[in-house]
Amino acid sequence: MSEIDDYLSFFGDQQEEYVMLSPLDHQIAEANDDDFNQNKPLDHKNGNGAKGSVRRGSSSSIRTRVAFRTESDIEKLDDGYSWRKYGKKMMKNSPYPRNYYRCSSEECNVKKRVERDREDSRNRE
DNA sequence: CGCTTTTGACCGGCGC
DNA sequence: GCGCCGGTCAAAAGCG
Repeated sequence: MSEIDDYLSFFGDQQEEYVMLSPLDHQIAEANDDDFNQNKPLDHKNGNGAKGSVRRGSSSSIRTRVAFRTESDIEKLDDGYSWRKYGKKMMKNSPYPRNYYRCSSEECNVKKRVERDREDSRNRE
């Protein structure tokens, strides 16, 4: 899985990664997917919600989103970074849950979603 | 002991 | 306005 390393090597500061665990093997889906194109600055809200979330400077999107598919039995891929899971959601579209990860170091603002393709036969959670 | 995972609740946006 | 939906928080449990 050297392709994954390639992706992560250009992770800088405020990036997001979207991993789809799929039966197809090692296929890059799309970077900067339209679906992720919602660059709303998330502010500090009181209580829950988008507390302490990432926001970029001012104008255009500096944030880079990366999406790719990979074949894997497990969702914890060792890519050299340490991730802390902060959420899990059942999606309407998929029988599998989507997991939300965050880079565990304080200076690292990288976020990551891992989701399993509905067509993936291997059952896991 | 300090960290991560787990899990339900909460929040905001959008559609009805 | 209400309820669904996707994303996040936070407290407690789990693990090395």
